[in-house]
Amino acid sequence: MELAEAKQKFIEAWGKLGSEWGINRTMAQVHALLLISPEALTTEEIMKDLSISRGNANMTLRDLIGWGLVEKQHKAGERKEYFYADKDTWNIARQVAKERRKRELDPVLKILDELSNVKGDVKDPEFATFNKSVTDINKLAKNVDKTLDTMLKAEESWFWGSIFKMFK
Amino acid sequence: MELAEAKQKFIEAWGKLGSEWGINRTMAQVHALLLISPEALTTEEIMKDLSISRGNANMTLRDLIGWGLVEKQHKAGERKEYFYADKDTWNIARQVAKERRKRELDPVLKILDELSNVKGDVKDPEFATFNKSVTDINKLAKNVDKTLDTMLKAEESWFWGSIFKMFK
DNA sequence: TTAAACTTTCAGTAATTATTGAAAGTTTAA
DNA sequence: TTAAACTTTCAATAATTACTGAAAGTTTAA
Repeated sequence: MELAEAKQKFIEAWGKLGSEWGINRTMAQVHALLLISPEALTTEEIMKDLSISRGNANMTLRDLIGWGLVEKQHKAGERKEYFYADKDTWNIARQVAKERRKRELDPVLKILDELSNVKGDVKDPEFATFNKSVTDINKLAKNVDKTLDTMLKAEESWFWGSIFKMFK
Repeated sequence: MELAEAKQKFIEAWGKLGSEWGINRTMAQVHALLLISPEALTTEEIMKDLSISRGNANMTLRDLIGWGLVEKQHKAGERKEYFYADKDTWNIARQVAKERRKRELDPVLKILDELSNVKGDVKDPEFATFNKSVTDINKLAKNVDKTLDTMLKAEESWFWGSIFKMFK
């Protein structure tokens, strides 16, 4: 396979995976493009490579910066802004985990805590079932939360080392 | 908070979380409704409770069955079909992990393996960066895959016990 | 200053995804 | 059989989400 074709495939696959996980496809594709670019790229280059408009490129890049995955760079003597993606896969995974936890898991945990505290008649099957499901999901979510917390602080090799030692 | 209100909140929260993670909001809501219902429900009841059409209810329930989260039940002497959701949170988590792995992770792993094997000139920064990113992501994805594999086979208490022992 | 080079915004539009509802299909029991 | 009770399908439509492109905004250097 040619490098050019392989790049294309990678960008497509990353975009597809992103969209399946609730991440805008274009955003995932821009990220993919930057991940395989040794040099920082300009808005112009990204627009051209992915055939997207200036507005789209601008907003997508801003989002990627908001996710902590991309940074702006400036080159001496140039007006243009350059965009560069962190290439460290473990950093990327942690960054995504961190943001999604903050944006999605935390709010849900808050609601689940509230709902776990709703009082009712344990003899009422309606209440009993509600209470059990909510409480159980809350426990699971808290476990996930704690695990993410550890992951966020961990070194990659230590993390996987421990995981696989545990599973041996 | 009233039980009725709490139920409503739970259904909303579950729907929102689902949609943020690439799962159709209605499907997540139907699942939520069934999770807090002690008894199996009919299509009719689900339509009414969530104000959705018959077609939508039917397709959504079929999807939920496809995900292994809901089962059809029949009551003696009745024509109607009843739908019942597994209430075991750990089963649910495993089932979702299993399906998403099959549907999304596996195909991506296949592509990453292919792309990891693309040959090129290591002196070419374009190739070197592509190769490093793809190889690193492939390694991470494989670790996730192995971990899921263990999780799918594990008992809940053992799983979290090991996780938290490891993080101590 | 000012005008060229560049970035940001956002109303309008396009593309995608989800939903409806009525018709077609199926099953059951009399 | 047949007709009532129920389920499934899917074309049409609605709702949501993403994208465009041109105008407005900003920065820089002469």
